[in-house]
Amino acid sequence: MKKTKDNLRSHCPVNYGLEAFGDRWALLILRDIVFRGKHSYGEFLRSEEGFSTNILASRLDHLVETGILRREEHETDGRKESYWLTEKGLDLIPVLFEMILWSAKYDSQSEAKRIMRLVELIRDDNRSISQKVMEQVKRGEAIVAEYLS
Amino acid sequence: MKKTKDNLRSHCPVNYGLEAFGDRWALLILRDIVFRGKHSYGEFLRSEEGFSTNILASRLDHLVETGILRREEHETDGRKESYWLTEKGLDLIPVLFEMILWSAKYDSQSEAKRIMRLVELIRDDNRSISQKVMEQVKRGEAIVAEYLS
DNA sequence: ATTTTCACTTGCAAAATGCAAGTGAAAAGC
DNA sequence: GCTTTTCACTTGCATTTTGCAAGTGAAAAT
Repeated sequence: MKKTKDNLRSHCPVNYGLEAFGDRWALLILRDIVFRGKHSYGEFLRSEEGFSTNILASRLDHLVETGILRREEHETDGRKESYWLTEKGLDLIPVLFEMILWSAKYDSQSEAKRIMRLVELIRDDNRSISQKVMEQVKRGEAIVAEYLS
Repeated sequence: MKKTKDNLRSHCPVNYGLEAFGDRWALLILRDIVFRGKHSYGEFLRSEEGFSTNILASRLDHLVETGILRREEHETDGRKESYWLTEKGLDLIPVLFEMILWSAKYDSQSEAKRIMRLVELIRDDNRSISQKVMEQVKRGEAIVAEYLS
């Protein structure tokens, strides 16, 4: 299909989001960073959903290009690069959380059952729990452990 | 990659959502129903992002299978079928809204600027505006007009 | 009775994905 | 310091998904 000069199908806000992170992998990377404190290519690769190496590389590139992730050299290990959420990426946390709420409701086998305390906090006030989590993630903390019941 | 017996990569709530609506088209169909009151194949086809006919058909099938849409015979026109959001589909409205909020913030050319009243309502309290919109959509109303400024 | 509308399907080309096997540079081990 | 291992990718190729254009069959409109 025809695209606007900036290579988007449209500037509809729903479409803008889809073009940035609307594929099968982007939000899994986000999840790994937020919930598991992962930051490197190798760590993402070990996710249970099984990235293939080239796809992971291309998704990371895309997320860096769209300004959701920032690539940094690892402080001590020169082979590694690490990936961090930018402000734009951190602001996806409320979207991620709203999605978790939906899945928790409709997937009877959801692993969300293991973090019901967090699910209830989201239901009660997504905005403020997201804000809190954004601060933690900024500091490089993984959040899943503290909500495991 | 290997999948669980129910054909999901995992029961991580993020992944569950991605498998249900994590592609470039599903949420555009949702948008067309919610904002524009569309309900038929032909109406979806006319969206500015340009579905191809076979992809639209396969997405609609998938959304019906996953229980997000319900297919109904058109009351008067026997050629048409119409598509309606189920409860499960209506519950995606808060996700859609959270996404709109994000795009409104980061796309400088966002068409969300045309519905800033709604954007502010979402920012202020996504849960209650979503609830209200869910009721309207259930009745088959398109919501965009009333928020155009 | 014929034409138009509608919701798709089919066939094929092009793009994206997935797998297995590299590659090159830095770190670790000896 | 020489070799091996680890790490972050890339490359080549098969498979799957997407996209375009051209049908098809049934119901509605003329």
